[in-house]
Amino acid sequence: MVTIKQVAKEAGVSVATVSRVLNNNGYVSQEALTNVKSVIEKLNYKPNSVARSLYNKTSNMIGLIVPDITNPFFPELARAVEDVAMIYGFKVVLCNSDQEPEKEKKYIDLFKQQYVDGIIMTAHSYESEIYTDLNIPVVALDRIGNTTLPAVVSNNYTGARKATDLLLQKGVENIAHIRGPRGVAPAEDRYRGFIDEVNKKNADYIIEESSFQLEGAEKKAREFLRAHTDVDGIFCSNDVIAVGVLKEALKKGIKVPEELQIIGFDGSFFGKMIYPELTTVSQPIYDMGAMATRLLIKIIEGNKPEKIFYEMPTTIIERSTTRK
Amino acid sequence: MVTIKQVAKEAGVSVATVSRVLNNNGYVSQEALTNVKSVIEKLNYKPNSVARSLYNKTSNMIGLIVPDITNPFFPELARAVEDVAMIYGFKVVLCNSDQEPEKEKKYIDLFKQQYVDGIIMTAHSYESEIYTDLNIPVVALDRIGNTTLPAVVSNNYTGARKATDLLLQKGVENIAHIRGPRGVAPAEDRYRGFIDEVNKKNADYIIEESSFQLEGAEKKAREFLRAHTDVDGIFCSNDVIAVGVLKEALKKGIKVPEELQIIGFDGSFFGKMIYPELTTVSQPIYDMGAMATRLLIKIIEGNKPEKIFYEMPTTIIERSTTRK
DNA sequence: ATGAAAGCGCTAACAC
DNA sequence: GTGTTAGCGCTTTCAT
Repeated sequence: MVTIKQVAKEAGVSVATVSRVLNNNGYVSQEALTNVKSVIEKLNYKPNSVARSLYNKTSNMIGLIVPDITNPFFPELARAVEDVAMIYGFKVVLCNSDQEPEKEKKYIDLFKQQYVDGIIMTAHSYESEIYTDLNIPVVALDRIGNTTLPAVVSNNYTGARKATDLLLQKGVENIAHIRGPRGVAPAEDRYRGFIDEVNKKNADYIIEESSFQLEGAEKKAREFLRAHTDVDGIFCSNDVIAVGVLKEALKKGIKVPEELQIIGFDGSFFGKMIYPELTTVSQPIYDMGAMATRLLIKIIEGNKPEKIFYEMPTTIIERSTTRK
Repeated sequence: MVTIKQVAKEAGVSVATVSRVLNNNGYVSQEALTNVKSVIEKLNYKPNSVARSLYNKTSNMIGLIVPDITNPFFPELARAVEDVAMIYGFKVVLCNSDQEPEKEKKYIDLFKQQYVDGIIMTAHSYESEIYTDLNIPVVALDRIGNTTLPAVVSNNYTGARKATDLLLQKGVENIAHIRGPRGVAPAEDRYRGFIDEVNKKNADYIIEESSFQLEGAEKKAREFLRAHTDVDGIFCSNDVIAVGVLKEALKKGIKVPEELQIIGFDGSFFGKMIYPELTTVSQPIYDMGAMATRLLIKIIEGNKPEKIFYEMPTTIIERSTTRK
């Protein structure tokens, strides 16, 4: 690897001058400038970012932690984060915590040691202390705990109410909600939304709980449909669960949406790749990722953001698992 | 951040001694050892890995580049890589190249500058030179070009022949293959497998080409089904395409598998979450990721691997998009 | 068994 | 304008 020293030598100047042209600050004569630049070109010199980090304590990297990379929601979010980060000259390193607080902590340590400039957490477990004495800007995305961290979420509560209302409007008589895991903020908010709406309408209901992951959801769906044959409308806490329910329903010969109406939550591409296409509460996934990234970068760059908490609107996408 | 100096001071020893206990090499007296250890504990000292990297030129990190994080195949692969890497004490940083050679190069530069210990490439574009003068161990996974890099792939060619054969066995009379993008190795191999098998059987066939991604696949499926109403069996180059075809077929009221049989390739979870469940050529995704990681680590640690090229077996999983 | 000191590649204060 | 040099936090040789 070619170093700044070699460039300096080849160009007949000192390392300081080379450093100046690299960071273009300080005084450099026109000729030194062009000279050094051509040497850099010639030797294909790239400044060593580890050395830079050691001195600067920054890295131009953003750390992104997701809880489950196999849930389509998160890759879509990650794409947005990457896009925006890249525009501002940041690289993003993506880590998968697998919902294990252990791994989450491990990656946070990694980030800290790598001097990442900021962290976006879409992960599971939140013990505020971990973040507050971190001394690195952190933005929470989607899953926020009871922290005071800057955060970007969608309006889970309202979305859930709308979904529940829709089902009821469409003539569902025995409604159910398959909620997500306890302690996961969006799952809780959606649950509350469901409950409030159903109570307002004085409707009876059934609650079941499922993981947000494929296998868990599929299994739970199977059990649920076996146990509750009279349910004719289900609001699922995310698209993964909804897809699982849909599949199991079709497998059992239940007609969707004639006999059973299903609505999911997320609006990930998943719901569009199946038949019938899934009716769902759509979150502005890309915007959420983009917003969180811009917010983070703003904080990194020392600007005070006007707002520290963004709640993005959800919209119902009526596709084919609910009646016309 | 607490540094080695502070630890040394607090423990009343020199930094050299602290360093020795950290790396447990060199002579350290029992009492110095326990003393330093307790101070480390007390101050919650974590060695700065950037500084370490600068000296050691290693980082205990493995870089993983995937071409498309929204294709379920790659997250599944990534999971395996992470699992195995973690066992051996490596962290993995995952980067999404979006199939853009530009980004790929960018991330490789990043890796190089971060002193990653090794790289796993499942990405798209291969210009050998990039890798050969990289001076970092690289293993190609799934998508190999015409390189001499150590590689782990599945037997795409044989898998494709088996898939084609199955379709023909099941009574398909007008067979088609929707191949993946040109220049992508697995797509090419699967294409060759299809062609050879179909020629061997003297069957007529239709070839169409699609991207490996959702939107592209869905659109292509729609066009294809409109244009070729007589086709009664399709071998799709990956599961994403197959899912797209299935969905469009159902949407048009085509009965699967009665009127149209479909077989995919990959064996990602995608195919199990739909109804009817997808018949597919299953790759040992987890094993592939695990194998590639072990191979890479072996090379990193300076051991000569017995083999440098692994071709993993594929198996047909007959589910419900082909006849019984 | 332990410490002093050089050096990994870079930046920035300070001198000229 | 440009060069010298200290120092970022760590590891390792070389003395002792």
